Amino acid sequence: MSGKHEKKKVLPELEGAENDVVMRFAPNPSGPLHIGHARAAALNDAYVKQYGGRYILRIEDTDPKRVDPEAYQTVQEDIRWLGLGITEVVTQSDRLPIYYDLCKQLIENGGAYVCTCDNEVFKELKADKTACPCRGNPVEKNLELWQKMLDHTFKEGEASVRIKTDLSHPDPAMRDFPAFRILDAPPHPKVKAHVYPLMNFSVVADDHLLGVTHVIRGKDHIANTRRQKYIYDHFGWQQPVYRHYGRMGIEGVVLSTSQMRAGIKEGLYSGWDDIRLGTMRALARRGILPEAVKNAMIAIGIGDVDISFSWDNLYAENKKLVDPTANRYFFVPDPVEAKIEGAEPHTAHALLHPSDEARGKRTLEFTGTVLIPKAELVPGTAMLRLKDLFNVKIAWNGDTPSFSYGGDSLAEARAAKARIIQWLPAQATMPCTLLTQEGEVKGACEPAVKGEAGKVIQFERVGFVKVDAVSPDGVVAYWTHK
RNA sequence: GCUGCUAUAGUGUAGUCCGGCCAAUCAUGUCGGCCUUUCACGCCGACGACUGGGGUUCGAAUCCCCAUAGCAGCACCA
Repeated sequence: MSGKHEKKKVLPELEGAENDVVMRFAPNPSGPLHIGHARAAALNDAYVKQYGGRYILRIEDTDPKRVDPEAYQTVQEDIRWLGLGITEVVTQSDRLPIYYDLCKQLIENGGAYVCTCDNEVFKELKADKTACPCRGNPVEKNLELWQKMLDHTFKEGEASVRIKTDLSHPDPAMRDFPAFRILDAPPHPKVKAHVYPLMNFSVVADDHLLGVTHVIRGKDHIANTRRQKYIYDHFGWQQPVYRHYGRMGIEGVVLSTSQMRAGIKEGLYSGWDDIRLGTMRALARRGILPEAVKNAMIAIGIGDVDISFSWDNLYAENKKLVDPTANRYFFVPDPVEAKIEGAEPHTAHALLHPSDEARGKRTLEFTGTVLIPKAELVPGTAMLRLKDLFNVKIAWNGDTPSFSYGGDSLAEARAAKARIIQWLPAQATMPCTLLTQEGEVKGACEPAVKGEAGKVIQFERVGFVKVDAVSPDGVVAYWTHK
């Protein structure tokens, strides 16, 4: 159908990925997925599809402060919408015993120790490249302290497990970073616990245990990759291959989960799918297809340079998908009635899709009066053509137009350079509100639009819209793009 | 500040590893034209970039150095 022979964008080869790969998407269940997540989700997905293998969804919920119980559900829904090829789901809070066991092993082989220093004191020692007193404790002592962490002898902040790294490492962030901590509150919504692994530990444990071969993630994790190397080395495990992509600046929508949540609570936003937000559900509501999101993310690729996300490029991807399928209808924004003198009743037949006649036609009965967009009535305009109907002559008495039948000839309309405009029979219309990120446009559309609920259609000469809600007293549609 | 990474048109991207085939790819965007009973789609064309300065070399977008800019990390978050 499309005449474009555009090459499918191919991602660069992944090092060591000849055979099947195992990759993962690892969101934090703190809210619905947004465009930022979509990049990691789509990139990993594309590679698994390219090489074959497994794609693990791993819910990283080891910080009870950052868990929204509802998000377990919403994240899965968003992933289903995106159409990711997830092959298995793992939730970290289910795996605490596994982490505890590995921690014990790590203490036994000398790779970690329990530190009971005051946090501020440790910070100073670290800045000074000096070992804290706990670092020299024998294994037995560490195991004993570890047991005390688990059995509630220690309270929050009184003890933590640290990975032995290089205290003289030039980057202080590398020096004996923490692996487990105690949290007395808040309670975890899914599991009873008070000793939690920190991300760097649980990620290493899971990536290794699940057999993850390649990791694509943002460059904010570069330091974590270096930290995690120490754990891999302590265990004698092999680290996966990493690719860290750059920061993606996204303008025009709200992405911060806390900001979104607060806005919804205050009534500023209607919900997680408010079209001013950058969530997957907001995009869905606006008529953006999941394939378009994935394609746009793959086009961006895995470069480590910081980029700015382009809505234009996303819309272009979406239009490629939506244009061949969207039925066409008339929507008249800001309508005015025009009684057309001298015109016999007509029945207009308009194609549902201009390049697919098989799809059929809609019929519009002209009986004398039509609705046309006010914006078309520029004083001085002598002729307009009502699309699929006939020409209309306009006589101006000052700023007041009067309309009369101007013949059926399209050629005449062309010769007169008359604009071909959308219209509606005044006796058969449906109120329609078009919502855009800037505000709402009131108008009227063809009654047949009510059969398109939930679909993306095109309002001719206006743009693509998603039919959001249909009720006896009207249609609400969301603006998608031109 | 410290540690590290990066720099191609308005935007995204290919080329950079292994210097010549790059007077730099593709997409998007903008503008113009054609087509068209939509200001859509399609087609044609135009516009538009190797951050700056040195160096190496017969030859540099590609290698080296310096400058500048941006970013990441420097949490008992992920």
